[in-house]
Amino acid sequence: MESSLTISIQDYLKHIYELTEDGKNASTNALSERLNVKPASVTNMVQKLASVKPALVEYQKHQGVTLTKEGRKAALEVIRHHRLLEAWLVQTLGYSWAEVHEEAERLEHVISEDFERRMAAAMGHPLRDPHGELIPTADLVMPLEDSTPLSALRPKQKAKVQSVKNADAELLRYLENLGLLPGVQITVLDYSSFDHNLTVKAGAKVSVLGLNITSKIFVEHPG
Amino acid sequence: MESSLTISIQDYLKHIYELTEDGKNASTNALSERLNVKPASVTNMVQKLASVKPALVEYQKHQGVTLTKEGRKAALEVIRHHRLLEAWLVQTLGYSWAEVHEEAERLEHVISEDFERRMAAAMGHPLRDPHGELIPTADLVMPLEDSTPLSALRPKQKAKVQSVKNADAELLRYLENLGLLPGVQITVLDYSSFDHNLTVKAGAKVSVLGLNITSKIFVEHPG
DNA sequence: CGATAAATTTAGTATAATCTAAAATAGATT
DNA sequence: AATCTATTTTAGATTATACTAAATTTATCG
Ligand SMILES: [Mn+2]
Ligand SMILES: [Mn+2]
Ligand SMILES: [Mn+2]
Ligand SMILES: [Mn+2]
Repeated sequence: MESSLTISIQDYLKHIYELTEDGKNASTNALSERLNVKPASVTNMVQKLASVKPALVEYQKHQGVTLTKEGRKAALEVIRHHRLLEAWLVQTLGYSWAEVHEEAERLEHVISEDFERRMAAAMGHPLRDPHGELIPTADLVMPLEDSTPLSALRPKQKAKVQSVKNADAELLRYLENLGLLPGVQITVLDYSSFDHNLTVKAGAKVSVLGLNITSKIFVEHPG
Repeated sequence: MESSLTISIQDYLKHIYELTEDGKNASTNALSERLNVKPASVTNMVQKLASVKPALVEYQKHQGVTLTKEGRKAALEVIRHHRLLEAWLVQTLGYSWAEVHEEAERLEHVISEDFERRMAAAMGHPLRDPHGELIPTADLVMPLEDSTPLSALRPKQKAKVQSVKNADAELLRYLENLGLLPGVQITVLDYSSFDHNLTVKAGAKVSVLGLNITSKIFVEHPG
C-alpha cells in the first residue's frame, strides 16, 4: 500500500475524478485540456493506469476512462489534501479564496499524512474548503452534496450560496466584489429566457449574471 | 530569470552549498552520499550544472565543485524556504524539531515566493529555524554566524546552545531529553582527552557526550 | 618509485513523462 | 452507404534523471 504515485499520476486521477462525477466517462480530449497535455500523451498515460497491478482506471479504447476503487481512493486523497490546504492557507496565512487554488495545486502532492491530520485537527475538521466544496473525510469518503446550480432558480426564489466550482481566480475576485460568497443569502429578482441571465440580489448588491457564471454557483435550500 | 530549476537540481545545489561552507570543494562522493544517488549520476548532473547557460557550479574533473554566484543564490533560496518552513510548521502545527526536517525537505521545492513572504511576515521575520540555524534573508544573503562547536569547550566554560547541525531525528529527540536545546545555558564539567567526551550540565541534567555529538552542537559566547 | 586502493568519470542502458506526425476509428451529415 | 470531421490511438523521438559496469585518474604507502 506504500506505492506513492507520481505527481503526474495523482493529477490525472484527480481530474478523472472530477470529470466522472456526473457519471460519464472522462474522455481523452477533456483530460488533455484540463491537464494541459496533448491527447496522445493522455492515451499513453491512461493505458498505463489501466494496466498497473491494481488498476487505477477502467479503460476501453475510444470510450474514455472511469476510476477503479483504488483509483478513486487515490483521487480522494489528493482532493482532501487540496481542499484542506486551501482552507488552511486562507485561515493561517490570509490567502484570498482567489489565490489559494494555485498554491494548493502544488502542495497537495508533497504533504505527509501527518501534515494532513495536523491541519484537519487544527481547523476542527472542517467540512468544506473556502470555495464551499466538500472535503473528503479522513477515511476517504466524499460526503453527499445536496445543492442546486444557481442557474436553476427563478424569480422570487431565495437560497444560500453553498459553493463555487471550477472558477478561475479572475471570476472569484469578481464574485467577491458582488458579495457572492459561500454562506451568503440571495434572492433572484429577474430571469431572461433569451440569454438565461439571472438578476440576483446579495446583501445590498444586485447583479445580472450569465449562464456561465450561474452554472458554477451552487446553492442550498432553494425556496 | 524565470527558469525554475527542477527539484533534483535544487537539491544538488542545496547540498553543494552545505558541503562548501567550509571553503572546500564538494566532492562527487560526498554529494553521492548526501543525495542518495550513485557517484556516476552525480558526475553526470554536476557536469550539466557546470555547462548550463549561466553556470550554476564551477567544475573541474576530479576536483569537485563549488557554486557560482547564480548557483549560490538558487541554493540560498531553497535553504530559506526550508528553514522558514521548519519554523512555521513548529509554530503553527506543533511539529517537534525532530519531525520538521523531513516535511520541509519536500515542501521547500514547491512553495511560491508569495508563500515565503507570508510565512516570514506571519512569524515576524525570524532569524533562525527550530534547530538554531540562520535563515537566509529575503534578498538571499546568509547572515554571518558566530558560533563555536561545543567540542572546542573545556571544563569550567559556560556557553549558550545556539544550533544543532545535520542531526537526524533520533539524535534531536535524544538531545531534547537531555535539555540540550537552542537557547539553553550550559556548563562544561569535565573532559576526557582519550575519547574527547565532554561532561555537560544543562539545567539540572548532566550528560556525557561523545565527539560526534559535541561536534554537531554549536554554542555562542564561550566564556 | 611503483603497486594497490579509492575516487571519479565514461559509456551504455533504463524509466517516466511528454511531444509530433501519421494512422485509425467513431459520429454526424448528406 | 459514402463521406467528412472530430476524436483517439499508434509509432517514434525527446528530455530529465538515475543506474551498472568498465575504464581512468588520483592518492597512499611500503
Ligand atoms: Mn496538482
Ligand atoms: Mn477548490
Ligand atoms: Mn534545518
Ligand atoms: Mn529537498
